[in-house]
Amino acid sequence: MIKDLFKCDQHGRMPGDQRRAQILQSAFDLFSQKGFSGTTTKDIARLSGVSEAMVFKHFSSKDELYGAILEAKKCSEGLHKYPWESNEPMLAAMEAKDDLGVFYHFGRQALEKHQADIAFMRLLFYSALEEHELAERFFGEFVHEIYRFLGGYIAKRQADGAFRKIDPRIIVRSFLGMLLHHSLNNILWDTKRRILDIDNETAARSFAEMILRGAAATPSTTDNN
Amino acid sequence: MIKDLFKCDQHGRMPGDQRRAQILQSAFDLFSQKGFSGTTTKDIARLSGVSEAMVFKHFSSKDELYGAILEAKKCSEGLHKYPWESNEPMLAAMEAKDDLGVFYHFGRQALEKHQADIAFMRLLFYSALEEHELAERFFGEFVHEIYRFLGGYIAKRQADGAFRKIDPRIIVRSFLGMLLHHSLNNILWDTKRRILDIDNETAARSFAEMILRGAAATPSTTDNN
DNA sequence: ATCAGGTGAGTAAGCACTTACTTAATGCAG
DNA sequence: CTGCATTAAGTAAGTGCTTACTCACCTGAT
Repeated sequence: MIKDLFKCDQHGRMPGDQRRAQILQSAFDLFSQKGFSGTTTKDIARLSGVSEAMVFKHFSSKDELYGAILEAKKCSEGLHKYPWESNEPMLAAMEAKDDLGVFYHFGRQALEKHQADIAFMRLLFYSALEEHELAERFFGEFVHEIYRFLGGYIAKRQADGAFRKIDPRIIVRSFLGMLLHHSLNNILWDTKRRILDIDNETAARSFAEMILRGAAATPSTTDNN
Repeated sequence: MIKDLFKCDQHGRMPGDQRRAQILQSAFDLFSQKGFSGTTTKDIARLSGVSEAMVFKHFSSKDELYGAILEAKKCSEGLHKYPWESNEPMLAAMEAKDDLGVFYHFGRQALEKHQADIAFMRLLFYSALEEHELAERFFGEFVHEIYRFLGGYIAKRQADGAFRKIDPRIIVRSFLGMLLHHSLNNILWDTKRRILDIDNETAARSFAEMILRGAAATPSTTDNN
């Protein structure tokens, strides 16, 4: 019998916090696959390789378990890292007022992140539909900050006369729409890429060009290579 | 006690097919609010004002009830009607090669439809996450047809030299992304319109302008009023 | 009298969650 | 190193309740 396979089905004893983390991971996987009410505590226990009682030794209720996922995810990679943090190319492009570079590197990082964390995206969608607090907090903090940041840059470039004078938030919404809708297609609706199969680099470049021409004041042809 | 309130809680007898339709409507409302596994057959019965047994007299199982919703919705308004059917202004704009008009009227109709049928949109999302067949069929037929139609128009206008020579599907994806993402914000994430509060007319016009400038070959300023 | 519309009171399985208990690692005094 | 108390990791077998679904039985209009 194989032990220590990946993470599940470890029959032996395990330090408390390690098992706790494992249960958390199992719950995350299942909630993101089947939603909150579609997942049973028995499923979570089975995937963790322990009895149901252990789940309730670590988390007092199914609800608390859900809440703990959010905390764990928030403190780990992803959530607290905005698409411009540790995105040197984008920050450099902002410095240089290279608008195409800004949008391209922002979009590229976003698409890459979506693709790398499909389970989290699904969880986010479930929580939005099920009206758990995760969604509200995420969109109230994270998304709001994105609008502030990107919108701020656009406003500055409008002052420079580089962009048309329309509500920057509409430009942000358009651009995020392209990115998120594209990821949604790949994750949810057209996982086989039957309608459109392009890599993240092509997508980010196309969307960046589109939004830039769409929002630019001077009808520049943005002839970068 | 109030009887005959809206549609629910009708205590008296009712013709079979009428009651059936009512149960269907209750199930639709509840599934779209709480998802398939989040809704109980008891809830459905209560909302319909009948006993649970009646639900199973009309539908042999909860699954079949879900399936019947799809059939009913498909045959009724909405699903089989593409955003260009009974959209004379858009068809006229196509005839006149008024690109801005085409995108504007398409977008406007789409946004209006999303807003009018929030419950259906939610159901569609739930079914995409839960991987019921509804989502697959919808996106396989409806969405595919939209790409064909809009993409076809764009290809024709590219031949005219009006649009840049990029994959028309990327333009369609960008445009649908703006529209759907905007609706998603309004329906799911920012129902209070705290980030951006614009009416459908403004949104459709902004998105249409954006996509047109983004995709146009000649950097025209599209000075329509 | 018929029969479609409608029900109360089930059933077996499944649910979140608990209790009473066993097992294995870790000290630490002699 | 032994022997034993302590404690954390773990479970089998429940608890009461809910679930999807059934069945024997009404009821009232034609």
